Amino acid sequence: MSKPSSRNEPMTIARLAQHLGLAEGTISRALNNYPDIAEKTRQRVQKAARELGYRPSSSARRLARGVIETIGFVLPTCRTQHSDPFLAEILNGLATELSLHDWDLLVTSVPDGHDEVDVIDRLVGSNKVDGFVIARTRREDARVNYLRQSGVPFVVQGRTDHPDDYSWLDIDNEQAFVEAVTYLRGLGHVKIGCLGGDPTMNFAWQRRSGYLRAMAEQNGHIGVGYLIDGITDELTAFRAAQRLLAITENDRPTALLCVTDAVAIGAMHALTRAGLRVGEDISIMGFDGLPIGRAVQPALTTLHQDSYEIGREAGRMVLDLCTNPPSAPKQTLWQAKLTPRASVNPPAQSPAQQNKGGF
Amino acid sequence: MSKPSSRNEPMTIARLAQHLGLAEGTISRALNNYPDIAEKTRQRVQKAARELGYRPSSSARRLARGVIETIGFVLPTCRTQHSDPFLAEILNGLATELSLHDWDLLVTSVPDGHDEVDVIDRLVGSNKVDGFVIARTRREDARVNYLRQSGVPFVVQGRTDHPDDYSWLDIDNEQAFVEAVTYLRGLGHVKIGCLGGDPTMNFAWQRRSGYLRAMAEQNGHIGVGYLIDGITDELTAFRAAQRLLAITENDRPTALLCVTDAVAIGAMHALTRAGLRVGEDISIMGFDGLPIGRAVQPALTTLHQDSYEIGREAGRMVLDLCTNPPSAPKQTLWQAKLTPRASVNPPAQSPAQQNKGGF
DNA sequence: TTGTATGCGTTATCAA
DNA sequence: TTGATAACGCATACAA
Repeated sequence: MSKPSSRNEPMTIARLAQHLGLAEGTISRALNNYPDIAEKTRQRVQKAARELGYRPSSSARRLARGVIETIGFVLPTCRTQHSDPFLAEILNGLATELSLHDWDLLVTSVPDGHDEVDVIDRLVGSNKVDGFVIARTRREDARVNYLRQSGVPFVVQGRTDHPDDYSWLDIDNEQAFVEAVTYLRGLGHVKIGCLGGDPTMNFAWQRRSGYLRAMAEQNGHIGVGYLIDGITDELTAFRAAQRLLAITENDRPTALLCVTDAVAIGAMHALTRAGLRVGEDISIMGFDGLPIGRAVQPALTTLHQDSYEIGREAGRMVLDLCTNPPSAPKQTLWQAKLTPRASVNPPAQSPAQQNKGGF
Repeated sequence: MSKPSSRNEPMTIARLAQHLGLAEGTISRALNNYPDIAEKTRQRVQKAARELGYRPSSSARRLARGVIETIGFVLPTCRTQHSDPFLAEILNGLATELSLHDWDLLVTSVPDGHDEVDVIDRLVGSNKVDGFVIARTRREDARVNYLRQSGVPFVVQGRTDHPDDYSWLDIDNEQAFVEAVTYLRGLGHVKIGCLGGDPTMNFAWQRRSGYLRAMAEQNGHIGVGYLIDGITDELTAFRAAQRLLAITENDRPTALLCVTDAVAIGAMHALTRAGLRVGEDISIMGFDGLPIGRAVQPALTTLHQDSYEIGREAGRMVLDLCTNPPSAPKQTLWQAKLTPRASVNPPAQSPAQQNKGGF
């Protein structure tokens, strides 16, 4: 297909030079569009290169120029919970952005028993990458700490608890949950529960903070057992929701804020099983905007984030860091988009529905 | 952290040689455990290398040895449908296996408007990878066709319609759906429907074939509208299932085989919405073994596959191909594991339950 | 405008 | 057992 890059005798600059009767240096400069090459020669060289299927050896080029044009990405090490629905999207966006600039993406995992930081350190030390992208950030994150003192350009998707002196981009998780509470309060909900995620994960902690802050500011009621942490998937969500439903009907939340869509769906099933109607007896709200949210019954109100675009922006940022090293840390906060659907409605017999005018 | 790999003055073999008063070649051979180095020298060199934080430059090593020790992986180009739940798992397994052998994984996407084959061709041509892994195979797959004639070692996760002369590993999709039908027939179901996937995708086509073959062999009944193709996610599944439910109750399937768990869950919601009970009025069966299948209500009967292990095996295979190039194509077929749960039961008022003895 | 020479950091081939 | 020396393929400073 395409060019005759015959694998037995790979075309090199030396061969091209010989073929054209020019010096190797000339070929190299012609191909790289140096200004000191005659237009006619450039044409001739580039034409020959094309026809003979010349492809520069990236190893040689990297060695000569000292730039790898490769970004490293460490797969989040979470074999316990199943696949992160974002990972593929982020990876796709990141790879796309890099590929548009002819950079590569080197993906590694952390085998059981190996240390995350060592994996990064090896990649950096053996000159395999120029920069790094980190995802699924924890509040206290060894990877970030290592990279911070290593001098390697890197971008973090998410933030740690001390996010001042490095580049990151993140969804404004706290603000998103503030908006969620505001929305629910506006509909008349007072008793609002929350299924929070792993509190060592930054995104989960921030959503939880947003919930607590907004509930305090807006006089929501957080009863005993309303906030359950450590919910990471459908199954734990299912069980946690069952615990919530064990609260007597009068004291039970009328709305439930869930740290992710997956958690929301697990909760929905718990309600269904208990004979309750989602969106009528109890409203449920998720976070992510997964497509499944539109197929469940009722459709899931959620806070939508575009992880493909997040991946692309991470790519842009890390490329910028690698090509203009002395730039100041760039920090970008994106807003999640509240997407109302049928799983959230005003509370069943809420007095707030009737006389809500007087605050 | 770890070694003092000071980024300003990277440690090289030349520096080590100078430091130890040895020749560069000696250092190199000592570090690579050549047999012609005195044990004492080897120790001394390796100790110094460790202490001074020496890391071989992979670019230089690759250039000198002509081996890249890197495998390429092209992300499936499907921005329309959301993330493949397997991708992250497969990637994880693949990266893990490679990393255990000190190989790297280069991941690229196919930006909009670019050609999939070109992307692969560039990676191969510019010497960035030694081999390739392909996933989400189509029945007629340009990537496979290209790689087949390129001479580059590659492994396909899945198969094309003509899978004879290359290495692949795959779930036995056809057999899995034969087992599914057998299981349903054994419970007494006769009218069995099927929500099939994209028929240009190999896995979907083979599952569909298994369904058709088993239904024919086991005297199942495929009524008009029982088989719906092109169902790829929860939302299309939801709508397709609604079409199925439009069939009059007597002619309607009593069981529904779904090409994936996601599709099954979409179908479940359609039933719920229509006021039908999953597993009682209509049984539903999926394929994948996603964790959500245990959290939905009722829990989803499914055919389970372990995509992490699939990724690891793909890694083993491609490493084998790259290091022992003249080996014959290796082809591995794995069986999916039928996992009975509550979403499948004998049909409601099936006469087959009573007198099933006579075939 | 082009040619020459040198370097990038390793590995590999010879001598010694 | 070790030390020179030459690749590997490309980029670049300098000379012509």
